[in-house]
Amino acid sequence: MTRTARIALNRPLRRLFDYLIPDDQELRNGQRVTVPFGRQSATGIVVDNNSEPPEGVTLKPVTGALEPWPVLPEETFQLLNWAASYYQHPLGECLFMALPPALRRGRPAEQKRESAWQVAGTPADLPANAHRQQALLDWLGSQPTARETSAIVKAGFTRAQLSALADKGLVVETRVDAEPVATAQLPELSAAQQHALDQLPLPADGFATALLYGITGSGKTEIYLHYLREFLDAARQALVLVPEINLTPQTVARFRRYFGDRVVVWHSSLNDGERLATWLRVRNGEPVILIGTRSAVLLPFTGLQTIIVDEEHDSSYKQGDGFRYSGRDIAVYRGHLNQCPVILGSATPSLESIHNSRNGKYRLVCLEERAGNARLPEISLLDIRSRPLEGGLSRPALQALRQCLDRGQQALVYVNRRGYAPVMMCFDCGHIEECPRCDTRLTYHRRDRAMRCHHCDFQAAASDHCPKCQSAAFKPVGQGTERAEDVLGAEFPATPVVRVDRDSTQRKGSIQGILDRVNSGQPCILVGTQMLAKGHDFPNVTLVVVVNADGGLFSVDFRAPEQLVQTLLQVSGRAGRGNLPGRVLVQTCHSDHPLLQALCRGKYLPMAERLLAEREAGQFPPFRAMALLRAEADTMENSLGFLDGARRQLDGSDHDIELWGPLPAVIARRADRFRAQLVLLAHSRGRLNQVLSNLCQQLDNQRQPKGLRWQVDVDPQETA
DNA sequence: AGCACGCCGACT
DNA sequence: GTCGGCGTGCTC
Repeated sequence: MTRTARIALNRPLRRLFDYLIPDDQELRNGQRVTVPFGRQSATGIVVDNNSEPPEGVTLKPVTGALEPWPVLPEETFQLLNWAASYYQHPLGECLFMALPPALRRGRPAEQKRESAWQVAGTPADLPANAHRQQALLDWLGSQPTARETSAIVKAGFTRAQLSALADKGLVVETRVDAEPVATAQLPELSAAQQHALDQLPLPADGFATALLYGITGSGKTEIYLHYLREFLDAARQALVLVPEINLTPQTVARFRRYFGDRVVVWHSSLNDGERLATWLRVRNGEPVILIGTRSAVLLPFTGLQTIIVDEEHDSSYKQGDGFRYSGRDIAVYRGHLNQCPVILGSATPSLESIHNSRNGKYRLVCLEERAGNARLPEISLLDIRSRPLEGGLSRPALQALRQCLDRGQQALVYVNRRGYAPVMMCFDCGHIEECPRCDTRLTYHRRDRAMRCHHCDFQAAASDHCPKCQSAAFKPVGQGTERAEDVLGAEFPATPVVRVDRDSTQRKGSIQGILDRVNSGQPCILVGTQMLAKGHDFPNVTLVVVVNADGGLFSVDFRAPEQLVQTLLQVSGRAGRGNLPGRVLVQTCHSDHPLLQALCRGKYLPMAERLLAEREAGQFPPFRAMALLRAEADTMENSLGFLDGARRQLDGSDHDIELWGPLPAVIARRADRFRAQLVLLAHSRGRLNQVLSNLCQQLDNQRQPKGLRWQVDVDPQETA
């Protein structure tokens, strides 16, 4: 009886390969195997250990299993299978995405645990000429604990000296166990926080999703901490997803204070060794509380009891290249598979989640009171039409800043663009500096006298004169963080102005040092982009100035209004978090715009309801399922031609599917590639999925013009 | 994705 | 006469 197995490989192929199973081999789904592939050998994952052999193909046998147990446990395996079909991504790539790099490359699933050494009890008896060995022995003896080999080498000894001592039995190998961290008492919850906590679903209830709507500064993290303390079993695992920007040492330290070394982290800057070590701890079922970014949702938990998604609206949960999945949505499906509760927290929940709380899929838990003495700041609009501006700041805004600083408090100025100015323009000939490779303007970066494209890596030296007509009337137009920093520095020479954006934090190391300085409490002005808006706690900031709120008001993207409101409320939420009341000034040219008017009332849910009503009127998500077929090529003709072909294949195939386009992307040319897209909308998610699946199969089998790349984006974040 | 096989220009 | 450009085709 010959048995065959279906194997997924880490290749961008929407297909699987069949192999014979040797008689003496037992294979389980989710297990890693080595297989011959073409004339090379590859690492694969068993997807079906009892498959029907295909006809007319001579099968090769599996070379062997890499380990006798499945690297992907049952639920993780199911989760990835679901995700691959939901997002139309090749299964092999999805499965391998859940492995640390070492295991993807076929390395053994074990941690090379580094040996540590300490002096043996036996009295030292060394030859008189073994000076270095004696020195090493003395050094080790002087250390408080056993030391790792790497630390010994770093201290100036060699491996040879160490092994000589080991051979003589003068040093012994031990393991260094992590020192248990003393766990502190949790601070008491307020009545409002306690009330919210009481409404959250418990692990004992199985799968349930709660939307924890807690206004900025209401203390959601404390609720998470209490929830885990009260309801997470000592032997089970918890997953806490956070946006990349919120995974600061401070956040982790806060969890460690109460849960000690149960807390482990997962984020993009771990190295391969750390990745493997953490991955193995999770796979071994260690009772960790894992704090991680998006990809942590794919880790091989075996005892998951609780999932928390903090800032669930954050767009960084659905980003990245290749496998475009929503960490939040996968987390919810994972809760369903694991039969455990999922808590989605936000001060500005996504319209999707609000919709799900209205239709009963999620339980809405509200926390509309700030923790401690803090109150929500008062938001007011400042119409800047025909007002004189000083580097984008109006007189009343500067006045408010001065008053704030005079009171010894701190202020935050939010500018939505980095650099000095988003455009350089000649006031004689009208020339505007553009990127030679993209349909974009170059941003002027004054600090390093550079013109940069924010959409590709193009960069050129800035010049004082118009490159077209040599006129000296070549000037920056519009506001960037650098310019705001300069203007505020000149206006308030006695006050430190701290700029926080991608450029300033890259140069000065982490954002944390900057923030620590701010939180030492002296009066200062923070100038920054989105980075400042998210999740930080600045107790002394009492004034927030939004330099220009109008960017998202008239965008073509259907999510733009939602994102505008979320960003403005999040940045407003930085004011008045301590004992002092806060105030927010929003500069705009459209103070009569209903969205901004509503913002001033400060209530998110009514605004979200209105935006949802607009989505419903236009039958946008979440009222229909949406997917995008994107294409990019060396010419726009090729991109549009490909999408036209796709559209012809789809037309009339299903009455529920509505097609828009194909249309060139808003930034049609990017890094000399021409981009376009076709929008698909359907009332039935199932039908859409079916249609997409068929389409991908057909497109895979057609040959496309040279240089054409295409991808499907299910539940796209932006349609621009 | 790899990695082959395969058919046309500048070199020992 | 060969080395090598990357175009297309296949991998159970």
